[in-house]
Parts: sequence; C-alpha cells; structure tokens
Amino acid sequence: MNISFEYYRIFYVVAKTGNITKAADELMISQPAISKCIKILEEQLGGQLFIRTKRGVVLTEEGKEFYRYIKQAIEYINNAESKFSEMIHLETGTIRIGSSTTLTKKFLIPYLEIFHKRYPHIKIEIETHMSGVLLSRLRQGLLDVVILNLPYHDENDIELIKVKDIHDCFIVGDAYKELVNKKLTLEEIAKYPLVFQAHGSTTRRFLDEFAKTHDIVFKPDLDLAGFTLVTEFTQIGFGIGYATEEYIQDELNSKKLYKLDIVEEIPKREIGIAYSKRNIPSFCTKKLIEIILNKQVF
Amino acid sequence: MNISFEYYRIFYVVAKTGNITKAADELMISQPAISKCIKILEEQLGGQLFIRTKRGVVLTEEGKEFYRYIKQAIEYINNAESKFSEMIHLETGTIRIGSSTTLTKKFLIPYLEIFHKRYPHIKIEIETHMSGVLLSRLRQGLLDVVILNLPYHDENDIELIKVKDIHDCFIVGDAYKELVNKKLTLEEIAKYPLVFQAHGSTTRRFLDEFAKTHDIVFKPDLDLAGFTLVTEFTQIGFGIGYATEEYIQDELNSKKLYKLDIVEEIPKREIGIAYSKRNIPSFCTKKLIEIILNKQVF
DNA sequence: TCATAAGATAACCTCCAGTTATGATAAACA
DNA sequence: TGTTTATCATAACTGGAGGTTATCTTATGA
Repeated sequence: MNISFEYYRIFYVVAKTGNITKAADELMISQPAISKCIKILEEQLGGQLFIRTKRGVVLTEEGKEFYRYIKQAIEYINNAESKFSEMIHLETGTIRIGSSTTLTKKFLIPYLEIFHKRYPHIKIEIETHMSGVLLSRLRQGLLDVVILNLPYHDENDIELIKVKDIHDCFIVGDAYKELVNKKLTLEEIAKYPLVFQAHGSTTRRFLDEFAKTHDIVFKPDLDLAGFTLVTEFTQIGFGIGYATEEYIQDELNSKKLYKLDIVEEIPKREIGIAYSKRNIPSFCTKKLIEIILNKQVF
Repeated sequence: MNISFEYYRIFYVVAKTGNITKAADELMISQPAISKCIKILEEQLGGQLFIRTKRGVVLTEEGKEFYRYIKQAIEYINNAESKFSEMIHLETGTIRIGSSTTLTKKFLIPYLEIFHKRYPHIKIEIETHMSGVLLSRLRQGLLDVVILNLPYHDENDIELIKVKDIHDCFIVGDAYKELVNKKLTLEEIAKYPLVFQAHGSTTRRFLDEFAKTHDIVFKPDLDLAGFTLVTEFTQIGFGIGYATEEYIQDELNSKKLYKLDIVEEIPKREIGIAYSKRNIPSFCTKKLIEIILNKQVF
C-alpha cells in the first residue's frame, strides 16, 4: 500500500470533528478538498470509513477501529515533534562529562556555570576517573565528552581538540624559600625531598618523561594521590613539589607557594576536549564545546 | 506546526536504511527528491536530523530520539491499514446476534452456515433471550442484529426489516385425529385441552390478541416454556397445540402432527431483522443481512 | 415553505513534489 | 598516487496531485 500519510492527518481531523466542513476550517483548506481526499482514501483502503449524513459524517465500525490506530500514530508524531523541539532548544536532555577532579575544579566549573545558566533544563553528569577509563567509556557511548590533559596517545576513533596551554613548574613553601631566586638544574632538584603525584596520573607520567630526556630519575619522598595533596604538603614544607602553574595562581599570589626557576625548559602541556568520532555529539554536547572554545575564562 | 505527514514516511525510510540512495530505491522516488525533502523537514523542525557522510547518513542524537517516536507512529499506521483491510475483507471481526432458540434452530441456522462458509474468520456470537431484552441490548450496542417475530411495537431508533411471512396453526397428534377434517371455530377449540407456549412469548401474545378479537379467552391446560415442548406434548396426545406451520413441516409430513382447519383466519406473522439506527451496522452485519435477504432457504 | 447546514460534483488552476543532469568529494582500490 | 566508486547536494525544469471557486442536492427544523 502506498497512501500518502498526509491523508491520515486529514482523516484524523474529520473523524475527530465528525464534520467535513469544520475539519476544513481547522485544517485551513476548503471543504471540497477534504471531501475528495476522504473519497480517495476510502478508495485506496478499499472500504468505507464514514457514513455521510446531513449533520456531518459518522465513522463506520471499521472506521472506528481505524481511527483508534491513527489517533495513536498521530499522538506519537506530535510527541516526536515536541521532543525534538525540546532537544534542539535544549529544554531537555543530559550531558555526561568525564573529567578529573582537578580539571573539574580548576578548569571546567566556570564553563559549566555558563552552560547551566544558559540551558538550565539540561542535566549535567560528571564522572571522575583516570583519562584512560574515561576515554574507554567515551568510546562505548557512556560519556558525551571527556576533558583531559594532553598529550595523550592518539586514538583514531576519538576526536581531540586542544583548548588551552598549561605550564608545569616546581614549587616550594616557606621552608625552602632560599631556593626561590636561584636557577636550579633538574639534577639539583633531584637531591631535595620531593612531593609528587603518584604514578598513573598524566601529570606524573609527563614529569617522568621530561626527566628521562635529561637522564634524570626522580625518587620522590611522597607519592600523593591527587593534585591538592601535593600543593598542601609542599606548602607545609615537605620538600619540592610539582604542579601546574595555572592551577595554583591563588597560592602563588598569596605567597604560600613559590615557583622555582629551572635551567631546563619544561615543555607546555595542553588541556583537551575529546569526543567520539563514531557517536555523533548531541546538540547540547556541541553547545558545551562551543562555550569552552569561545570564552576563555582564566 | 504543519509538516506534511508524507515527509515522516520518507524520514522513516531514510533513517531505517541510513542511506538516501537506498531509501530512494525503496520508496521508488529519485534521490534528489529525498535529499530535498529531508532538508525541508530539517528546516521546518528547526534542527538537524542527519549527519551526512560519504557513506550515507547517520542520525544525530536528536534525530535518534525523533526516530523512536516516528517508528512507533508508522507501526500504528501500518496496523491501522491492515486491521481495516482485515475487517473489510471479513478476515477478522465478530458478529453478535440476538435470537430465540426457536428462531435460531428453525430459521437462522441455514444462513449462518452460508455466512460461516463464506467468512470463516468471523466469530459468531448468539444470545438467546426474549425479544424485549434483545432489543434493549441492541439499543445499548451490545448486539449487532436481532432476529425476532413481528409484529413488535415499533421503536423509532430501531430499523426493522420484514424477512419472511410465517403462519400459525392449531395442531393435534393421533389422539385427536378425528378433529382433522372438521372446520372448527375458536369457541369449539377452547373447549378442548390446550397446549400453548407460556405468557411472555411473542407467539402466545399474538395468539391471545387474536383470540381476543373474537371474544375468546383461552385457558390452556399446559403453559409450556418453548416451542419444542408444545409440539412434543401435542404429539403424545395432551390436547390441541398451537405452533408455526413453517417450523413443523417435518412433523406434518411424517403424520406425527396434524393441522386443524379453522373458521376464523389466523393472520400471518413475520420474521424480522432488527438493527440499531444509532449504531451503524458493521460491514459483516451488513453481509449477514444481505445473505438472509438474498437467499430464502426454506 | 423557506432557510439552513451539511456533503457531492465539476471545472479549473497552481505550486511543489517529483524529474533529469550534473557537481563535489571522501573512501576504496588498483 | 591516480582512478573508480559511492554518496549526497544543487540547479533548472515539469506535470499532476491537491488545491480553488461555484454550484447542486437534500435532510432538518423554524
């Protein structure tokens, strides 16, 4: 069968109103157009849908049954339209973000504020894990977008956007204040007590790689889980720490931490946004990325 | 919103196949037509449905959600079409008939045989009651058609079709065989033992009415529930019975019962088909009536 | 008996859903 | 690396489906 769906909409209105003239009114087309259309529909279906009376039209028994189904169909179509509209206008939906606690606190929050203000009906879900786990969940379609520190070994099914350069540095608290204005080598630093993030973190991997290119192997006194702990232990004088400059602006400004001057240049790193090439980003994912790329907050 | 429903069918096929060219094939329209149509649909919906790639098209997240609803809608439309077709071709459905046991056995069965042979998938339901009850159920839409003995006080919301004349007569068994060739008056008959159907039956009411016009009141010795009992008790010699000639042809032919000759003429009665004017008869109701009216069986 | 309120029919017209032809480009392949 | 293939987009055109207006028919009811 190959009946134009448009006929069903017309049928629906006629059946609903029980009156071709009124239906014509509602559909804003002329009465004869509808008369003809219903006639054609009946011909194509091979049976009568309506009994014509002088007071309008009445559904036949078969027509009633037909109407029941068509009504359902039309409700679904209406739902489809409104749901789509809601999603497009970001009046409904969820965005699932993967990020580290540090990146969330130090990088993401300002963007999320903007996003939430602009699209208050979108639910925001944040998952905190190591980058590797997050990327695998992204690949499975369990996340929409992942915020991570680059470099990351490129995965060909994941799209990476570089968002912002960040710069690591060695830091000390008041206890080692005497080191502040000296230009130190990595070799010299290695002799002091060291307070680093534990193996497994992107930061630590990056630091070890960097040290290796200068034939240094750091043996930290404290392997700490997380960026916050590093700054705190450094601050109270446990030794030399290693952190991202952009994340400790407050502490540097208030002289709780001091940045050391290093002979070897620590290469810059980047914050990246990752999304799956396979799973097309939803409209609200795109909007979040747009916000992050357009407005550089710090 | 006022998007042509026809677009949704096209959208559905494109989404299903993930390929405009293949969809064009399936829909038997050209590829550019579909490209254009999807574009228009996206414009009217105010958002993107598909990502175009060189290998076809992929639904966006929003498109996927949209598709879920549209798919449902289209399934309903397909169901509507096939259900309607089934009903029209009488491959499904139910006919609910009200009738008395006598009318069913003596009148209806041959027609039901034809009907069932012609439309084996239609379920036949028969309800047995007094005519009054049946008509009220007909009026409530609980029955499609009622077979009954006329005359019946006309109801203006019920359509009555006279189908066949029937003729009542007085009958006796061998015990009263001597009455057979005499011409009797009602007055004379009233003196014999009488075997009638009980009050409440149309037959008895008709008989009493008829007697009344000749100032006779019958006082039967046996008030029996049902036509079959009357013929049987008459046959074994309890007295004079009263029955419809057409229903006792067998017994008359095999000389088990004899018809009496009466001075007063018993008016003919009619078998009628009743259906509600309000509730439009279904296609299969019409077919049954058609069968009854076209082919007179006995 | 006239006015009204439906639907059907007829004749005509217009716009848009379709057409064909062609272009652009990424992916597959030789 | 060039060539072929598969796919969607665009442009210009066209015919007929789906619309129009005008008129007819016929129950209903004031």
